[in-house]
Amino acid sequence: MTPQRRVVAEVLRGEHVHLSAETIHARARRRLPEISLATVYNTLNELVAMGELLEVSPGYGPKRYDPNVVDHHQHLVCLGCNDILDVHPAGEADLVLPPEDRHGYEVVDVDVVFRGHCPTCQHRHR
Amino acid sequence: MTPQRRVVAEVLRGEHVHLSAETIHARARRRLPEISLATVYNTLNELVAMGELLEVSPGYGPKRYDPNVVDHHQHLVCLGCNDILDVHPAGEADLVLPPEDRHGYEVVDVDVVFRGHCPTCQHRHR
DNA sequence: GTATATGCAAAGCATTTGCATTAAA
DNA sequence: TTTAATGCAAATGCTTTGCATATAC
Repeated sequence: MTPQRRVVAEVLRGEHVHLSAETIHARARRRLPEISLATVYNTLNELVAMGELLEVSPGYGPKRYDPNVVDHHQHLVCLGCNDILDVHPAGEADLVLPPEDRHGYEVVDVDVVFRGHCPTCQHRHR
Repeated sequence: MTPQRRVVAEVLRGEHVHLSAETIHARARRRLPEISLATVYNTLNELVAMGELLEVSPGYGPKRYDPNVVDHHQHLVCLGCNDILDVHPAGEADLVLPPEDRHGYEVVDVDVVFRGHCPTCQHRHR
């Protein structure tokens, strides 16, 4: 456990948003100015490998990191600004791939991403 | 309409799989050896913009292109080899984000990705 | 004949890696 | 003291872009 890793963990813990590696680096620097981007990436990858952190790919642009590994949830992504929100809709139980659709795959997980326009980007669009 | 675009369209039409830009380029070359990768990318981007082609991000690695824009479907992605299959499970009707979960977003679409291990990668894993 | 697409090479962006230095245990 | 993490800079992989040439219409 090093100061760098502590700071990365703190940045993630403090924010209930989905930050990019760059943003995490920027915020970590506010507390520990000499922290490098490579260390941030290394730390994030370890956290992901340990199962302490989820990677979210918004479809475009850099990966985002989601500290909410506790409860299963889905994502709502803005097509304009790539903003990401967690949602916990009902109907999740239905999301099981029927055996006849599995093509021999051993299914491990389901990712559900709702795409749309956030209030800010709706205004910009008009 | 140029020979290059025709060839890209033919490669996509002939294959009911999800090819990467590199693979599309390789196959296009078999018919038109002088076609460049840049032209393939440009053509693919235009087809996506025209709504004739879907981009699929397998989570890791290069984007894949899905010529099946006709019927709404979901994807089954192998965590080992990134192979992608189309699936059409039931229960799709339930996949509407309830208004109270929309946070002001205007929801346009839902992406559902099942992740697992294909038969080949299951064997490799043991 | 004019506009547009092409090919090439270079640039771009996000991420990873090699390696010498530094700090943790 | 030994092992592992850091920072830097270079390398990587995928994709885009600038620009001169070639091609479609």
